[in-house]
Amino acid sequence: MVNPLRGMKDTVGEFSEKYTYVVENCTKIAKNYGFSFIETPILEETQLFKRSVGESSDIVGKEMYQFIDKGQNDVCMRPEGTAGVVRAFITQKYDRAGGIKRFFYHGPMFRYERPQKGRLRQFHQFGAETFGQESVKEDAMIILMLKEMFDVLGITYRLQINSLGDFNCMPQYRDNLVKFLDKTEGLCEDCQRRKLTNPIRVLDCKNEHCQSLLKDAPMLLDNLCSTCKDDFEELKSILDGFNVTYEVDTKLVRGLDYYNKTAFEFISDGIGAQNAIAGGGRYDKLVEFLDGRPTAGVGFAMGIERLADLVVMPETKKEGYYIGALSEDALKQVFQLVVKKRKTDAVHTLYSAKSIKAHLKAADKANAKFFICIGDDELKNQTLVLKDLETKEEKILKWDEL
RNA sequence: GUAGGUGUAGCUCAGUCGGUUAGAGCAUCAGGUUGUGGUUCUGAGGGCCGUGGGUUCGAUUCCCAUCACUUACCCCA
Repeated sequence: MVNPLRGMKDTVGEFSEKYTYVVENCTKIAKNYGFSFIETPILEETQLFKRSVGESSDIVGKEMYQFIDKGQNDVCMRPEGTAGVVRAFITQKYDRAGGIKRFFYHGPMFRYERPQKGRLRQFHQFGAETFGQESVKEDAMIILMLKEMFDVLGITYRLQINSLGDFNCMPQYRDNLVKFLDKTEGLCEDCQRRKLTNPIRVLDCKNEHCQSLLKDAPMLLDNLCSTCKDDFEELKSILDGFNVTYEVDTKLVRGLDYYNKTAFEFISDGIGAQNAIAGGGRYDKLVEFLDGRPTAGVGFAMGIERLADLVVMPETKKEGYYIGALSEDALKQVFQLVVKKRKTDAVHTLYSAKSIKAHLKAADKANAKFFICIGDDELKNQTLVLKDLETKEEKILKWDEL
């Protein structure tokens, strides 16, 4: 027997129901917010992710599904969605065209990690990206859109927000932080490394000892320039205006290198240790990092598997038809009716003649709302009895009236 | 990569203090006298008890290894 690879799952059964439910609902909402569907390749040049996600990130450092293909190209299964969308944005020369573009996407992402609850090697994200909109109102709009998605899906969450500053205030803050870290003894090995590669990420080190050392570290939010500060205030006031509750977490940094200004995460309790259900933020420098014209960007991604553990599905209703034959002679007519009715409705049937009781049982199992059986009487009169399996009402119709 | 937990029927799990034909519920299939269902009743099929080795007269049970799954660390969706 051939088993699926570690950390890879088939989308079937209950998860399949939830997956399509999440994607359908989020698609509808994203379209209402002005986003249009984009699909980018799963395979990209490794370089794309190194340059966008960042060499210092764990994703690039140790989690990439990377290999050399038959043409000796260094390629990689996408570990996240933003890089590919930004690449496509530049490929299409939308950066030169100017204006505002909004895209949403969904599909598989790949990270070579140890699987656990809420974490797979192949997992699925739904995400959206806005290009060319510098206003923090877009950041707020994206958060409001996510709130609406979670509300529709019946998912409760905690929202954490932060501002990482921009190219004016961030470098200065980073220098201050590095100076502080240089004076600090006893940081863990990872933090020693982060200090050199991406010092900001020391802030969200999970090591308790490191956290205690960071108590007096300079804080991001205290060092924002006036633009960043104003934007962050505006973001908060918009969220307040829509009664969105949030926590400001000045140590929220996120694991990808490309973020600036707004960063946010939606957290859910009760799905295990992997509690981030969605995350995102602003990445105003990413387009030019990837050789495009300077273009602002904001976006988010959410993990569909993690959402699926939380979705409240609507009750399944009886739906569609069941058409069965009571005799061999009736099978042909049943076929006719089934194919005709399937132009408009879901129809279940059996290919063999059964007792009416057996058909009713089968119809219940198929969760059909309407029931039709064709036997000798019906063949003679060219009629059928249409039974509503919920109300138990029956009425007699001509075949062509169905 | 590290640590813990678990591998018995399609699924969820009992069980064997080592001893003849390994159990249940659900699911599947077939019936319950020939045209009215769901939460009825009867029956049937379905298991190299994860794999390899060791101890033993005898292992699904004990021991070791291995593989798989799972949870957690790191990090993230």
